[in-house]
Amino acid sequence: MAFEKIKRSENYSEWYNNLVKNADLAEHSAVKGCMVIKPYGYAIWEKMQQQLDKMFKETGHSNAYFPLFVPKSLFEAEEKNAEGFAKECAVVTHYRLKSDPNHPGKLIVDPEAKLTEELIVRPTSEAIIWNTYKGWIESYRDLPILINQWANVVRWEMRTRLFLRTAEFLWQEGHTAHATKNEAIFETKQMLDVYTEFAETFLAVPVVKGVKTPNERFAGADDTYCIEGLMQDGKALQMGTSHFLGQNFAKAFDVKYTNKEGKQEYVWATSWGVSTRLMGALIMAHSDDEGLVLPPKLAPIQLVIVPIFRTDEEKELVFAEAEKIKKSLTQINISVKFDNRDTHKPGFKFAEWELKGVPLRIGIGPRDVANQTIELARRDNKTKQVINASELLTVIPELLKDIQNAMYQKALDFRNENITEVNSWDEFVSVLENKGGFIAAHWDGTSETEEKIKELSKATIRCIPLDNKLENGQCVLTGNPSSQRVLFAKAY
RNA sequence: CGGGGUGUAGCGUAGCCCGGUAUCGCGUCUGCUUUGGGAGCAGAAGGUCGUAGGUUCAAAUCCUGCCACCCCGACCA
Repeated sequence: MAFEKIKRSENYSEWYNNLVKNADLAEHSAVKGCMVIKPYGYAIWEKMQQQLDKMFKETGHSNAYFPLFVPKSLFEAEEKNAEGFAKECAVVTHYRLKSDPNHPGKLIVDPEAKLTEELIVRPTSEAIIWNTYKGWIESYRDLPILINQWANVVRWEMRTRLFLRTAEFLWQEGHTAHATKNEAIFETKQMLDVYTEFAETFLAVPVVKGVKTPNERFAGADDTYCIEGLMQDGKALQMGTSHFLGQNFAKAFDVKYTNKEGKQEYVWATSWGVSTRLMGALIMAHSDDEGLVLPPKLAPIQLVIVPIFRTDEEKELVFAEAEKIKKSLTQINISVKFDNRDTHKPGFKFAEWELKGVPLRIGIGPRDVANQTIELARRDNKTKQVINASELLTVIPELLKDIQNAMYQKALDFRNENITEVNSWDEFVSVLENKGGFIAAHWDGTSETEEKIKELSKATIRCIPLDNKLENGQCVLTGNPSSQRVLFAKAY
C-alpha cells in the first residue's frame, strides 16, 4: 500500500482527493466528471441509505421509481425550474448507432434515428413526477402522496470533485403532494428535521438549519430550507435541502383535486433530497492526516481484530481467541472484521485500518491470551487501553457510543468556534480571509447587496438560521437597517 | 469554458530544454528469514511513454489536435 501522506494543512483539496482514493472510497472513471464508487465507499453509502430509508418510512413515506428520461416538453413546463437547470442538462437526441462506413469497426450516431422529441436526462424529477401525479390525484381522498425515490441524476457541472460535485450522482428525492399549504409546509420542515437528526446523530456533523435567500432558492420553489455543515478547512457545505414548492408544479402540470366542498383546488407540493455529497461531508468533517475517521453508526466495519503471533502454535492460539471475540461481538450486533491475512504484518494492518477509518481496533497476541487481556485502540483520538477480556461485551458498545459522541462534540466545538459575529465590512473581509467559517452579519435583505458581497468576497449567504433571534442592526455592506443576522461563508 | 500546470509499469517518479525505444523507489511474483506500529535479503516479472496525427533515417523528447486530472477563476438548482 503506497499511501502518499498529504497533510490537511498543506493542501486541503489534494489531501481530500488522496484520501478518497487511498481509503478505497471512489476513483475517477473513464467518463468525464463521473466517478466509480468502490465497494468500501459504497458500503458507507448503503449504511446512510438504510438509515435514511428507515427514517423516511417512519414518517410515512414509501419508495417508488420514476424514469431517468424526461421529455423536453414536460421538462420545460415549470418555467423557473427548467430555466434553473437548462445550463446543465444532458440531452438524448438519438436512439440508435450504426457502423461507420468510413471507419470499419467504429460506430456513428445514425442520423435516421433522431428522436422527434429530445429526452432530458433528469437533473431532478419534479417534472416527470408531477406529470405522473396528475393522473393519481382527483379528490382530497387521494392526498397526501408521500413518495421517495432512490435514484441517480445528472447535472453537467463544469468542475467536478469526487463525491462533492459529480456529473452523475446518487441521491434520494422525496416528492409529496398535499391538500393544504400548511400541511406542505409542515412536511418541508419535518424532512428538514429528519435530515438534521441524520446529520447530527449518524454523520456526527452538526448543522445549521435555515432557509435560503431568494437568490439561492431551488428553481421552482417558494422556499428552500437547508442544512449547512462546516468542513475542517472553514468552508461550508450544503448537506441537504427541503423545498416548499407551493402550487408551482401543480399549476404547471395542472394537478387539481376536489375538496370536501366539491371545489377544485391546486395541490401543494414539497421536494427534498440528500446525495452522495454526504460522503464528502463525512470525509471532510472528521478525517485527519492518517486517513478516514468514521463515526461508529455509519462504519461498515466498526471493529477490526488484528492478530499478532510468531509461531504456528501462537497463531493457532491467537486465532482461536480472535474468532471467539468476533463471535461474541457479532452476537451483540457489532460489525467485526477479523483481519486474518497472513500476507501482512500487524503494523501494516494497523496503518491500513486507520486509513480506512475503522473506529475501534483490537490487537491481540500471545501475551493477551495468556493474561486474558485485550488491547483496544480508538481511531478518533488515537488512544489505546488494555482491558480485561471479560469486560469486552460491556466496554465495546460503550466505547462505540463514546466515539460517536466525541466525534460529534469535536465537530460541534469546531463549528461553534467558527461562527463569528462581525459588524463591519473590514471585519467581514478579515475574518473571511484569516479565519474562515460562518460569518454572522447583518444584511439589508436585498438581492443586490447579496450579489455585491458575493462578488467582492466570494462568500454567499448560506442561510438565514431558523432559530435566529431578531436583533436590530446595520447591513455589513450598505449600512441599511437589518432585523437579523444571516450566515455567510465560502462554500463548496 | 478562460489562465496556469501535469500525464512515463498497479502507485509515485527521472529522462524532455539539447531527438538515438526508458531511471529510481514503493508495490507485485518466487525463495528463505521475519511478525506487539507500515519487515530483511536474494532473484524475477511488469512499459503501444495519455491519445490521434505531423516533422524526421530515427520521437517519451520537436509541432498540432483531442482526452483526463490538479491549482486559480467563471458556473454550482
